[in-house]
Parts: sequence; C-alpha cells; structure tokens
Amino acid sequence: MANPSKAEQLFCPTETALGIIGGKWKGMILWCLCQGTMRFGQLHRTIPGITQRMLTKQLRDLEEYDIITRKVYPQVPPKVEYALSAHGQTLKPILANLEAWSKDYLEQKIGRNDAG
Amino acid sequence: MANPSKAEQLFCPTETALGIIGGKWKGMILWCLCQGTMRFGQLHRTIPGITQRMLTKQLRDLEEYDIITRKVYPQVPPKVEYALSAHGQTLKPILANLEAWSKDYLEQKIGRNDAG
DNA sequence: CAGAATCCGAGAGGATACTG
DNA sequence: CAGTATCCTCTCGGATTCTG
Repeated sequence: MANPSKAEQLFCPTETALGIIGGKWKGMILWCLCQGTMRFGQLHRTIPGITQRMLTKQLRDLEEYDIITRKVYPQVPPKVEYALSAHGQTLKPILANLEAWSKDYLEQKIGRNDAG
Repeated sequence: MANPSKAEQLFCPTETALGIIGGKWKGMILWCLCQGTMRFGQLHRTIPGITQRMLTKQLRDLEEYDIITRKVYPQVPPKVEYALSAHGQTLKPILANLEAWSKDYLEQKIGRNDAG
C-alpha cells in the first residue's frame, strides 16, 4: 500500500496541449495552417503520406477543440477552407518554438558525431 | 496523377520535437524531471497510473534521445537517478509554454460557457 | 528497488472503394 | 472536391509475474 502523499500527486498541465497537438498528423496540419487558410485538397497534397480519412479525422478533432475553423462554400464542386481559429493562433508561438527546438536538436545530433 | 509541386512539399520540423515529447507519458515525465533529479520509484509514485513497464520504456526512449541521463548507483538495494541532460534542459521553456498554453486554453473553455 | 518478460486489448492509423 | 464507409494491421499501452 503506502500510497503517495498528496504533495507528490502532481498534475501535469502539458497533457492538455500534448493531447491536442499530439498524434502523428496534428502538428503537421497545424504547421500548414500557420501559413494561412488552406483547402482540404491543398492540405492533402501538402502533407505527404496522409490519407483522406486521417486528414478528415484530425481536422474534425482540431475543430472540436476550437483550434481551427471550417468554412464550407455551398457550391459544386465543393470547396472547404480550413484556418486557425483565435485559439489556434495562440498556438503559433508554441509551434514556432517546437520547430526551432527540433532544428537545434537535429543540428547538435549531426554536429556531434561522437556517439555510436 | 498530378503530383504536388515541390514547393508544396513542406517538411514539418515540429515532428522531431513531438516525436520526442509526444505519447501518453513523456510530457509528464519530463515535467517531473524539470523539478529536479528523481529516482525511479519516486517518478513511479509521482505519476499517477503509470506502470513500471511504461515508465521504464519511456525513460529508455528519452535516454536514447539524449534528453535525460540515467545514473546507476551500484548498491543494494538498487538506486537509479534520472535527470534532464543538457539537451533536456533546453526543453524546459518549451514545456513551460505548453503548460501556460494549456492553462489558458482550459480557462477560456470554462469561462465561455456559450457553446453546447 | 528497479527493472525484465510475457501476454493481452483497444485504438491509432492505413488501404481501398464509393459518393453528392 | 471533399468527404464516407469498410476492413485491416500494427503499435501503444496495460496487467501481471518474476528477479538480482
């Protein structure tokens, strides 16, 4: 038994953010939308390897979180535009940080070359 | 066919970072280690719900990425200490950002109360 | 105490075909 | 064009047992 003291029971707030931008595609999608509004097909072409099913799913998730907006143009052929919402905009600096960190990390990894 | 132009073939650098801090437990583990060096059992008690297997696995991953260090004290009973590496230290501001963003996000979500 | 080994289910993600 | 609908694989993560 001996369950931990309440002082040790920390709750990690990063989980919320990681739950939203985590997964295999969300980061990439958001990163694309940081560049501006994009249509479905445009996202599909821009993100290598993603399937329609996955793209749709992830977009729906992000929409549910109020991170992106979905604008449907009632016309034929259909046209749907995705963009960052007000909430989503606040993610921009986060994503920029992740980007910068990643680049730095990769550089260090390549530059070192002393580990097997 | 009509494969996308090279200009549309963006590569998203956030994937590196998200690949490292993503998953169900890594964020929490790193967040714990941001507070300082911790022993295995201490992490285990501090992170509610994680199993030894998962904790071990995630720690090994992070070690492989050079994000944390693992120090074994050759004694009985065993003692192993985990801490952020130099690389890991550079993640601190990132995690702090994620934390701040999450809190802000949750506040907005609760404060609005206008969506069904 | 800090793990390794084994078995297992759920769900994330993928391939393909179809549609208004 | 922007999705649905199925079906399938495969990894993530969980439960449990054992050990130096």
